[in-house]
Amino acid sequence: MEIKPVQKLSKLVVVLGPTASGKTDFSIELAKKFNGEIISADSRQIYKKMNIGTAKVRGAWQKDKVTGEKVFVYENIPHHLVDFIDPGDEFSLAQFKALAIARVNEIISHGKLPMLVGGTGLYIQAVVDNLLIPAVPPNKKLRQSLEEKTNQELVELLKKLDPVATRTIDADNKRRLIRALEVCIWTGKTFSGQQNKGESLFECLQIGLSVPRDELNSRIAERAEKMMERGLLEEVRALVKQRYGWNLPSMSGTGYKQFAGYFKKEISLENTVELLKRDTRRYARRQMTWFKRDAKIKWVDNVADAAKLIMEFLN
RNA sequence: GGCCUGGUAGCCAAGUGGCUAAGGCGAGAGUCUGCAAAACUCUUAUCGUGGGUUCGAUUCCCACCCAGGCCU
Repeated sequence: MEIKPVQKLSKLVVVLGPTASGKTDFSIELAKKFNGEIISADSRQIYKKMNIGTAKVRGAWQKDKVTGEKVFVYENIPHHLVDFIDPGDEFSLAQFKALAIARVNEIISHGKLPMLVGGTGLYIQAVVDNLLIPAVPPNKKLRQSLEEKTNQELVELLKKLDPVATRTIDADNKRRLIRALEVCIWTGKTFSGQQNKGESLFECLQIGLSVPRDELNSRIAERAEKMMERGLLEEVRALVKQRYGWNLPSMSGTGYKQFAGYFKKEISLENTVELLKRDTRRYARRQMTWFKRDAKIKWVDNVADAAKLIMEFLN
């Protein structure tokens, strides 16, 4: 029997939680305490020109004294994978995973503690569980032609190519059906058979920042008002002027898509803000649904407890 | 005291003499591997109370209670 040498995995701290839970301040405090650098796991803060609506840290690009590379810095803490994609460009899970892993390794090589911080559950899972994502890039032509079919037709097709996938993908979820078909057609293998996990890349400590639902809701409301005070309307107007369309991934996120009706003169600004609050609440709920599945997450409600966990984890 | 209008889920609200009483909000549960702050699924009412008419009433009639409005 062959005994594999037990390789010590590098340690990665993950801080997650629903939107508006206070992850930003929380993680910065921890980063300061543990000499950490933050890698954002947030599918919206990646975009440039989208600062207020994504609640991006108000940092700035600086040249790193040592490496000479440009880094986004806030409160003296480097924030990676933030503010680097044009809102008109596409970005994907696979790209995120690759970039995030690279950053973790870099940070470790500098002798600092990598901290993956964010609320995009799938992004976090991709890194933590090393999801092996089918290497099938989006195929626009194929997607377009599939788009024309009805959901029923797509389901029928998928039943032939990958009956197992039919069980987990909702028959009404066109986007998912198309992706599954795309993978099947491109690889000639089933989509469901390619959803695997690799061996762990890092030893991870996942800390969840828990906030009671009521409190979270009032924080969400407050935050929406603050965003408006900081000029969210102007930020969105600027994006619209630059011809970023409402159906772009960047523009279809909470904080932006709610303004579509306003700019089409269909609803008032007041109602827009209400929509923003509502959709943010719903989003937070969905995030919690996602996080609940992962029993490895250790939930805390204050920095001291989190620090304790990290201390134990690092020893 | 009289007249009018209305009483449908936690809230707003449609509707019909008879298939399982729209929809929205709120709430809850869930799915999730290259758009994930996205996309999608499910749950949440015997129609104010008591009678009557009818094969059958949430819908028609009567009484009562409640709310709002008007009148004296």
